[in-house]
Amino acid sequence: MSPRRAGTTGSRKKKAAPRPRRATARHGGPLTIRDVAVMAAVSPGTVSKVLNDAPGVGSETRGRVLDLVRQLDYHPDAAARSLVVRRTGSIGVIIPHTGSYSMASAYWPVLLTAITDRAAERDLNVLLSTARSEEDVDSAYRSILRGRRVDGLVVGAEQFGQKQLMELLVKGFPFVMVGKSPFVSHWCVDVDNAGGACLATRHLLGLGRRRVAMLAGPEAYPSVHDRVEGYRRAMEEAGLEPRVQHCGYQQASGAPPALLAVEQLLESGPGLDGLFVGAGDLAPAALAVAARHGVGIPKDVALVVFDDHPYYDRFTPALTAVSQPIHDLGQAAFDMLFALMSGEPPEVRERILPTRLVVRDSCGARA
Amino acid sequence: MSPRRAGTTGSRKKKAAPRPRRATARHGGPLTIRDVAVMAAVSPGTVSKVLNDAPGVGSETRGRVLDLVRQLDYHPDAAARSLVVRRTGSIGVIIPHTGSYSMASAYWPVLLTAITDRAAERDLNVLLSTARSEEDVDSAYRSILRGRRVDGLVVGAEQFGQKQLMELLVKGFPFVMVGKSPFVSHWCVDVDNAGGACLATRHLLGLGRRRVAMLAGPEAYPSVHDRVEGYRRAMEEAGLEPRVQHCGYQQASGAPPALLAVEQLLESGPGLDGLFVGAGDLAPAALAVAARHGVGIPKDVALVVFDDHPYYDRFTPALTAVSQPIHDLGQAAFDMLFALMSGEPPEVRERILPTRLVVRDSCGARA
DNA sequence: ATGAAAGCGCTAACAC
DNA sequence: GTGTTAGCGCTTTCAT
Repeated sequence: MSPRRAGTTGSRKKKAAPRPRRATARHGGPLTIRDVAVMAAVSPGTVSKVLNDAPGVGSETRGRVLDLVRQLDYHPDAAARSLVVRRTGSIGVIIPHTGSYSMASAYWPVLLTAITDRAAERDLNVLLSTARSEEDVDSAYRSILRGRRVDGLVVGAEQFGQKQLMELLVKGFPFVMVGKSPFVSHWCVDVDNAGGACLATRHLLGLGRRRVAMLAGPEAYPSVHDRVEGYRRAMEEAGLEPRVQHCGYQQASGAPPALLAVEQLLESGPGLDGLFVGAGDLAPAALAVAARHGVGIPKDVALVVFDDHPYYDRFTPALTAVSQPIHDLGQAAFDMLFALMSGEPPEVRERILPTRLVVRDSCGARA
Repeated sequence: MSPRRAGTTGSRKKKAAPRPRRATARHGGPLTIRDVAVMAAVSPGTVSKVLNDAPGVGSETRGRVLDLVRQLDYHPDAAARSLVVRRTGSIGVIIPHTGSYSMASAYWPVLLTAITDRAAERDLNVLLSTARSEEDVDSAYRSILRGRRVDGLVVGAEQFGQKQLMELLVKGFPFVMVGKSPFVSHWCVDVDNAGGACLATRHLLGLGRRRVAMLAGPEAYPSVHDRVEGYRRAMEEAGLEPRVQHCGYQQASGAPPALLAVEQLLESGPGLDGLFVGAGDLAPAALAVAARHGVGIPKDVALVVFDDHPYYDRFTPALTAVSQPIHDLGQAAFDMLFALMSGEPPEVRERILPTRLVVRDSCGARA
C-alpha cells in the first residue's frame, strides 16, 4: 500500500548494498522528522535533540529548528517515539458502571474529570475503559494493558478481580487503586468510609434518635464493610444495638433489591426513628418506600445518606449527606500514580481523605 | 540505556557488513514477536501472518503458533504495530465541562459510557480529554491529535472553535460532532432540540396554560437556538406571544446567572402560568427562585424542563421533562465515526434523534 | 556541534 | 508455505 522506495540502482538483493534508504523526501503523508531536518539543513538526529532538549546543539541551530517546527506545526509521531523510548505518554483508567447508574451518579464522572485534568497538566493522555459487569472488567483490563498502551493505571479496586490485581502486582506495573481492594494491599486512595459513617450516625444520635438502622450495600465490598463498621462504632459508643440491612446494588434490570431491603427494615422489628443510608444509589429507594408506607422524613425517621449530590438540595426533604471529596480523590489518585511512574514511590501507601457532613432537612436538625 | 547488541564479530562500521542484527533472544523486557517465533521454530513473519489472519500459513503451523501465543499471553506491541500499519486503534473524545456541573449532570457521562462500550466492541480504545473552558478546548484538541494518537474523533461541537473544526475538515480527519456546530457543516449527531421544545411547550399549552415563558441558555449555542425555535413555533401555533429570557450557563464561580434570569421572568411583565426551562442545568435555579417568591409549582406556574435526570423523580414537585436518548446518541456518534474511519461515509450527514416527554408533577397534568 | 547509522517491534513485499 | 528483509519515524550511540 505505502510506496516503498523505487529500485534505486537495481541493488536490492546483494547483501553488500549499504541499505540506501530513501534519500529524498517525497511523500503524501504528514511531516516527518526527516522533512524538518531537510528543510532546516541539519540531520534528523539534530532535530531530535532539539525537540528533546538534549545537549549538544548549537544555539543558532536550535533556534532555527525550533522556528521551523513551530511554523510547520510539526509533532513527532507518538507511536514511533514510544517504540524507542519505551513509554507511551498515556495512563489508563478503568471504571465500572453497573447499570446506567454509576455513570449518572456524580462519583465516577467527577473522579474521571479530576484525573484527566491533572494528567493533561503533565502532558499525559488518558485511555478510558468502562466495564459494564465484573466479568467485563477483565476484558477492559486486557484491552487497555494489551500491547503496552499505557504507562500506568488507575483502577476502581473494589470491582477489580484478584487475578488481575495480582498480575499487575507481579509485573511491577505502576497502578493505583481507588478504594481498597479486598484482595491485595497496594498503593491506593480512598475516602474515610468508617469515619464518614460514624459522623453520620453520631449526628442522628445527637439529634435524639435512638433506633437508628443502616441500609448498606453488598457485604463483599470493603467500602461497605468500613461504613458498617463506622456505623457500629457510633451505635456502640451510645450503648445502642446496631441494626444493619444489606442489599445488592442496583442492577441493570429487575426489581431494585434496595426496595426490598428498605421494606424489610420498615416492617420487621420495632419502629425506626433514624436511618443511615450507606450509599447514594440507595437513597431514592429509601425515600420511595418511606413515602409508600406513610413514614414521615424526618418526622418519623431521620435520614442521612453517604455520598452527596447537588440535586439532593432539591429533594423533599432535602437530604442530609456525607460529602466525599471526590475531586480531591481523583487528584490524589493521579498524583500517586505519577509518583509511582516516576520511580519515586509516594510516602504513604494509603491516602485516606476525610469526609464532611452536609446538613439539610432529612435528618431533622432544622425542623 | 537499553543494551544494544554486543559486538558480534567486530564488524560494526564497515558498510559491507550485512547488518547482523540480534540473532538470539536474550532480553529482560516483555515478549517480542521474535521470541514467539523462535519458540515456535518459525520466522517472525509467519507469526505476524498468524496474528493477522493473513493467508499463506499452513494450518498445522498456524495452530502451533496460536497455541504458543495463547500460552505465553503474548500481545504485539501497539506502538510498533501502529507505526507500520499507520493506524492507532484508538479514537479520541473531547468533552467540555464548564464548572464541575457538566460532568455531574448525566449528559456527558452517559454519552461517554455509550461511546466507550461501543468502541470496546470494535476493539478500539478511547482517549479522553476534558476541557475546562473554551480556551482549554484548544489544548485538549492538540494534545489528543498531536502525534497522531487517534484514528478518529468525537467532539462536542458547540464548544469547539471554528479554527479547530476547520483544521480537522481540511486535514480530512475522520470526526463526528455531537451537537451541531455554529460554524461548519459536517457529520454530526444531535437530538431533536426544536421538536423536544415544541413538545414541551405544546404540553403546557394543552394543559390550559397561556402565559408560557421560556428560560434559555446563551444565544450563541445552536441547541439553544433550536429549542427557542421549537418553543416559538408552539406558541405561535396557539396564537400566543413568545417570551424568552436568556441567561448564561452556570460558571465555576460567581452568582448563577440563571437565578437572575428567573427573577426577571417572575418580576417583569404579567404573571406567568407556565415555564419551559430550556436546559437541565437551569432547573434548580428556577425552582429555587419560584420557592423564594412563593410561586407554587405547578399550581401557579406549570414547569417542564429540557433534559431529564433520574433524580427529577424525587424533586418536589417531580419534574416533567423532555428526555433525550443520550445513550443512543453516543452509540450513533460512535457508529458514524466508525463508518467514517472505515471509509464508508454514513448515509445521512446529520443523525437527529427524537426526544420524548416524561410527564411527572411539575406540569400539573396529574394535579 | 553535527551527522551517520543502528535499531525499537512489528508488517508487508518478495524470494525461495 | 515459509523465510528474508526493508522500512514505518523516531532516538541514541558513536565517529567525526
